[in-house]
Amino acid sequence: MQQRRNTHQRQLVLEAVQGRCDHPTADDIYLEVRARDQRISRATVYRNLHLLAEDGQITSVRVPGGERFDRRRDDHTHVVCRVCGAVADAPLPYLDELDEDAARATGYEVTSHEILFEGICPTCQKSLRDQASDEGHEARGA
Amino acid sequence: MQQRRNTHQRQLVLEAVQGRCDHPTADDIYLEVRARDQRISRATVYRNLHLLAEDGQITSVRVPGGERFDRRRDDHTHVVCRVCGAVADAPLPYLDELDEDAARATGYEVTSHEILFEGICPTCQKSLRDQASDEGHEARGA
DNA sequence: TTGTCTGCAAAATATTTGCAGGGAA
DNA sequence: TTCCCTGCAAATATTTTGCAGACAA
Repeated sequence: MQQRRNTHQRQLVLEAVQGRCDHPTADDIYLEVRARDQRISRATVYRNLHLLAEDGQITSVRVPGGERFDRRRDDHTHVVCRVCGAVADAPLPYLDELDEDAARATGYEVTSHEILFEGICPTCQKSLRDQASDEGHEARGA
Repeated sequence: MQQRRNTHQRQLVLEAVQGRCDHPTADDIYLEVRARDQRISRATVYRNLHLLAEDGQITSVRVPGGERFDRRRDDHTHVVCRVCGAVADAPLPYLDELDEDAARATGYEVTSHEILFEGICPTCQKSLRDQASDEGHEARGA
């Protein structure tokens, strides 16, 4: 890890990520930090998010639509809702043997993997059910 | 699948993706198609890539740095090189049971997953070795 | 004829960078 | 004092969208 200075801004960014259990975007964090200190710029938030991720103090999660951040530091997987984009942790064990299999199959030197599940979150499941039932009423009414 | 018209442009985009075994970006395809027909616009290429992916004629692969496209249509995983960004297929079997595990653990209705391995491709492994040995020479020389 | 598709240009996003001054160590 | 870090603004990079005309069916 490179020489890092412990700045007020970096501290705020770290606290903002650690304070959330959803998986915020860089901009979510910017807004949060911004509410605490009006003078912090977007560039600083982006820079610090990446520095913190590089140092392993937070984790960067790549999902369709962009990058999210995670206060958890242990290896785990994620599920993303294909309706609303919500991201949740999926506490499955890390499968070391997959890395070996992939290395054997590709010739790459494999250091890690990420598993991203896609599906529909409980909230959207409910909305879809309600919507379907509304449409049912309309169809019968019309 | 929605009503689709079989346009010249769409055909060119499809052929461009199918003609490559690396995993091109949207812009790679644009350049390729462009070489065959000077009048095709970027917007058309982007639109068609997404339509083709939606229809399942090609696959969209999300990796750090953006979206890539894949001529393969079957479920499989990918490895991305963290040095040069090259993407390769990792022919591992699809693990259905993971989806069930994730659904149980999260309450999401899980429809699929994607596994992305990270590592270093054979070419970059070699470059790094050569570079290391060069530095060794310099160090000894200096 | 109908309605999808296209090219163009502008717009919308998302993220990064140059730079001069500021502040942690 | 050193040099990493910051805010600002401009620059990038990537993808999307409005629109009028083109063309497949």
